[in-house]
Amino acid sequence: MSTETPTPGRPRAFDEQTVLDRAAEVFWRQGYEGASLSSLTKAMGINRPSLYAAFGSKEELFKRAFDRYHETNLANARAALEQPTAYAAIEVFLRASADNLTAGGHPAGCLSIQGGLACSPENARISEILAAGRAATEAALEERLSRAAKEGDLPDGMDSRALARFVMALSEGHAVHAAAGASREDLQASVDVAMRAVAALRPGAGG
Amino acid sequence: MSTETPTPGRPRAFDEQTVLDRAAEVFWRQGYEGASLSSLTKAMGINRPSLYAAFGSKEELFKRAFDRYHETNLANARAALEQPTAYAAIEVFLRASADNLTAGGHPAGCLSIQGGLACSPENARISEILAAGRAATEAALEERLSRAAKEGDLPDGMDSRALARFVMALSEGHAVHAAAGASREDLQASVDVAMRAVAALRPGAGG
DNA sequence: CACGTTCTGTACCGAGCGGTATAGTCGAGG
DNA sequence: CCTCGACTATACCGCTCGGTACAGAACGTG
Repeated sequence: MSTETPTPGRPRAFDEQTVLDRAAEVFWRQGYEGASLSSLTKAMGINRPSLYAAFGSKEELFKRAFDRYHETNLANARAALEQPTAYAAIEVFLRASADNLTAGGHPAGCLSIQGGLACSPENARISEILAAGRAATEAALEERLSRAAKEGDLPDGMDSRALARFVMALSEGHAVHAAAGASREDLQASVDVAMRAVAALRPGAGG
Repeated sequence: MSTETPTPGRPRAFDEQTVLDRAAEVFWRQGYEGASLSSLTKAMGINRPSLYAAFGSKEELFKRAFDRYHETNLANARAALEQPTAYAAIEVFLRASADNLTAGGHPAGCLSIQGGLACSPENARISEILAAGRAATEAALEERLSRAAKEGDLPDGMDSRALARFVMALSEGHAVHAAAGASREDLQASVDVAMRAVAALRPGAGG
């Protein structure tokens, strides 16, 4: 990142990253199709032509905003997975996820799901982009658990892909709950149950 | 239900339940806000004024369609829960759910989630209606598991509300996966993992 | 301080939205 | 068989949608 690009002409009155975060919040709260240009520009604090000059279209704006959101989320997930055992990695992943889903400073739940699970045919790309983001997170999980399997840190015959899918699905379900108003404690209690159950998957346990 | 209501005037050219099912499919595939009146009437095979005469508004149409969908789903869930043990009830619930989420004859996934997790403020009621539907299913689960707890069919100290939330969240996550194209086998493999883990919650096990 | 360039703000575009007025159609009762 | 009443079909309503033309404002450069 160069600190100072020599731009001719009038400089921008807004910070691109800042307005992208504001846009992400609107998409998050209202979904892609529920987020009108008016509500977006209002929340971003810029006018329509500025938005189009900077981002090109509503869809491109969404992609940019989601990319930013997703990179952060994926980094958080990878960080959570840096635990010495598969059990600990799963627990930290689920607990951090539950915290994030109900944290202040942004809407409840998860943009990857609220953004637009189902869209009209002309916006089908949006659903695909979100699905690809979720798949990337699941792939990171699987990678970690696959390593655990090689290290003997999972029971023999354990399908690490299926285990990753199980953990990811639980986290997505928590996102659905969070979007409907579930509290941090609600979700953590569900994680308690999950971990009590997942303990059976430790290599030592009689799984 | 009276079999024959003596209606004066011209009789309807469509069956109400049939067109409600068609409408549900469109909402399911495209979400409430992504489902336009044009796509709805086209799929339902009726004209706009017929739709409005019969159902009043797009929102009322959605409520009627969703009620029908939800009643069936809830009945299926209750039937699945009629198993002698909590473990079996959870397994049948999750397996039937995974089957339904990927069954032919209707869109993949679950209307309760795809219909509109996040909507624009003027359609916020839609999200609430869907959330209430999901909560009803979770309540049925909890009721069954709470009974199991009383029967000594769950480990002491097991929080049946949290367990119900855990099972429901997993099922919702499977719905998200199904909406993105996961296969029946993908979901059943996740259920395999879940059941292997949940076995630890059997009263006999050292949970 | 005039210039070229880029941004900002207003005002607007065609299209599609959810919803409806109106006229014609069809079946039942007198 | 005629009339009444609810249904169907066309054509339309005001409104908001995503997107843009254009004029003015603000910066770096000569």
